[in-house]
Amino acid sequence: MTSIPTGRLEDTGYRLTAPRRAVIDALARTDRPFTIEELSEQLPNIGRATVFRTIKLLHELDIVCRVPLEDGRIRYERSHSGRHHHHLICSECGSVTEFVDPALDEAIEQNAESARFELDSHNAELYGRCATCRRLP
Amino acid sequence: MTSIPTGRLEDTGYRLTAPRRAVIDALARTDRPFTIEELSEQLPNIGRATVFRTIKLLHELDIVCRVPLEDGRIRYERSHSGRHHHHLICSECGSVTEFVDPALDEAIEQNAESARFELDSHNAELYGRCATCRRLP
DNA sequence: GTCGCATTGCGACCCCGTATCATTGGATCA
DNA sequence: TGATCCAATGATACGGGGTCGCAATGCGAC
Repeated sequence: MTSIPTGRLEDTGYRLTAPRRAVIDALARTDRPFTIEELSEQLPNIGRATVFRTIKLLHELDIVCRVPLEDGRIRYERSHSGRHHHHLICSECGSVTEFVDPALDEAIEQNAESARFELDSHNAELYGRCATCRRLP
Repeated sequence: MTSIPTGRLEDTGYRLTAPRRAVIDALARTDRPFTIEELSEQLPNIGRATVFRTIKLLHELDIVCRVPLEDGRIRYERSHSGRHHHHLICSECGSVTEFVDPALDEAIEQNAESARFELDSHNAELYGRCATCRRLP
């Protein structure tokens, strides 16, 4: 349970209302990827649309990130680094690990450049089995 | 209009039926990313579910690939290389360009290895503006 | 031919997310 | 303290995209 940088909300002109606070608190209590439905179930007093809206907001502020699974489904997770990163997604236990790799980003930028492509953003996801599920010491 | 490797269907034990043939022909006629709805409209005599099923099949055989857009929507495209590749996706004209980069794949494998992660697959998408939309000579 | 299974088409259904819109809440300022 | 006004909320309907179930059809093998 890590603290969430709520200040970022107010700094950008959004109100830190009770429903938003409730969503953020629920978020702070989970350390695994979640769907909006799951989050919404934990917040029976908060409207479903509000949960969607709040997560969308937190996504824009890089407080949560969107984790696309191999089959196209989407989960969300608290962004730990709060900055650009990529994901290692375990297909066995569903865990998601963030990693940052300037060399990877560099390779991506190289490709954009040689295609004379103006890069706005990119993403990269790695799917497989994590060390724990592989029973590695 | 490039030919589609229909042999791959039969080689893997699937039947090359008339509806599947129709989907494949429609596919060969388009050179841009499409949604299933768009494809389905071109094939009024083919059931919507069959179009979905056929595309899913062709996706498994690496004949079409799934192109996730920045906002989470999905399009499909004929896979030109027929092998593992990444995408440059233009947010202005919607064009999708494939590229293959062993150095990028290498960087990805490095990350998996140092996390002691057993890599099954990965994907990488680059979003931005293509050379044509940038009016580059 | 006919047997059997893969495939099809139809429609209902499901999941995820958004639009609409009337209502509420809270910051601001007199 | 109260009036004002806009952001935010909640309920609900809606939409896109995809799957399910099931009866009917059509290959392919024997």
